[in-house]
Amino acid sequence: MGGRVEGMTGTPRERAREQTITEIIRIGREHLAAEGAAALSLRAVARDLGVVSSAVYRYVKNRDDLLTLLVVDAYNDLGDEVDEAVVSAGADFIGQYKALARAVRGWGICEPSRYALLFGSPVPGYRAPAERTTGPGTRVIRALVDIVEAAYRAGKIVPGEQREQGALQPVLADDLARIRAELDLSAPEPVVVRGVMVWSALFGAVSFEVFGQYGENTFTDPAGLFEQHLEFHVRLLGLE
Amino acid sequence: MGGRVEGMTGTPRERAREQTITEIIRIGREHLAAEGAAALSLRAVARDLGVVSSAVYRYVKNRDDLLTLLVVDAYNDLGDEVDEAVVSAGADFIGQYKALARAVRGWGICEPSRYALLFGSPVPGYRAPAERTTGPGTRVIRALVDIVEAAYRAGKIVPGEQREQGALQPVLADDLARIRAELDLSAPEPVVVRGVMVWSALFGAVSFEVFGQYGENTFTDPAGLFEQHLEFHVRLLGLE
DNA sequence: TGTACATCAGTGAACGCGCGTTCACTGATGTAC
DNA sequence: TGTACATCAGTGAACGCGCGTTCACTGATGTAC
Repeated sequence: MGGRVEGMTGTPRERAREQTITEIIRIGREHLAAEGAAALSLRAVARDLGVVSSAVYRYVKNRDDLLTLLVVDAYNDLGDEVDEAVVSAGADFIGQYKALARAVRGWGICEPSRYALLFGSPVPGYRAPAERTTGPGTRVIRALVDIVEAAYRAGKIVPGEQREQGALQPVLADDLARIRAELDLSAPEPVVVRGVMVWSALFGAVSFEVFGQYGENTFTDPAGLFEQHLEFHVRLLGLE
Repeated sequence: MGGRVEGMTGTPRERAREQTITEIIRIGREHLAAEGAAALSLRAVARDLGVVSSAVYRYVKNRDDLLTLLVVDAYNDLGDEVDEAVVSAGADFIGQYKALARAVRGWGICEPSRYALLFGSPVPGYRAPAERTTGPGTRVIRALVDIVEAAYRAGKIVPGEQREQGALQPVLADDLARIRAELDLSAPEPVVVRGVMVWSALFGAVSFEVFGQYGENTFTDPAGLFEQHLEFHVRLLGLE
């Protein structure tokens, strides 16, 4: 969690500053959980920080800036969990994918408000600044792509049926070709596109569960249902 | 849209009342689009209605009640679109599923704030009253289940591989058996579960697009990407 | 090591704003006889 | 058809609340000489 280094770097003042910012983020997380992103208020954070409201402006430019801090913090927290899970899964690609997926689900269930901040409705009036959020925000898909790419190189992805090869829409094929080049992938377009499908299907499954879309008493064992999702994802990816 | 009948039923007073409520819902929709659910305010609605704020309480019990009206209205609007699309698709089950899915996507893109109200982050502090929202809220999944069931009865769903049959987790199998009984389905559990998978995958794909999760310039042709999703869904359902 | 100055965290008051909800009321519309 | 009463929509004031942001300020901590 957190990931912020708290070593003895910098001057005492700098360290105090770092600690205060960490504290602000911690408090912001709590308020997120209690009230949601739209109701996140600098004044409330200041109150919990034990400081007058204007003092927070020493650390945070404005309310949107605080939201950005929380977004980046959440992306990194999720990214850490996912990376760790994948590493712990060993060399088996199916196991790696399942570990990634379970990490996403586990994080989402433990941190529903932060999950909602990242993957739910956009916060009205707030636009995340791409230069600060894109990096952390692409860690999960990056990890997924890495698994698919490694599996492909290891010959562990079954090739699609013949008709699948030619079935890609031309514009989509162009996009995929560009993405392949940018990420320096050797997996061909039909394999990459399966990764995209599974990516959105995975978050669809997690969002349904975290946001309670299945209904109150429809499924008594959400974890079992999720495992079922994973079976389909693995087959869709063609992992073996 | 709307779906509220505006015939000459009831007394003039009753008709005026109906019209005012319709107007309140319309204004609420606009505010939803502009500010999001969390910022929806009775006072602002009253202003746009040209009435003093306390007057709205003649029509709506409180703020949560207004939200419920908007939730039900949105579910029904979406449900109407989906039903209409499926009916227009004719007898082909693949076409019916694609029509359903395209209707969901089209509605989500046209009405992102209402889509977010239904399928995005829960509104903090608000709980939809089940007795008013469950009916309208299950129309899409109901339509999907109907397609799957009809296709199964028509022998248009390819049976899964043998190992798939026994692969269901026991608790999940129990849930599915109960759902089958409740909905009086003849399609067996392994077919029903595919419907659930596709259901969440579909909303995952639409949410990614509506909420901008793919990133700014990743895919130049979202509609083409969505068609690709549909191909996978159709194969996952085993429709033919 | 000691002093003068600069930096910075935090204060407290203020600006102007919006919110949900209650309450006693006025005046128009509807209903029963 | 006419009158007396009931119902209901809408008013306006009030309660108590919270918000983001600015600004001139105090006093402590750090730095250069």
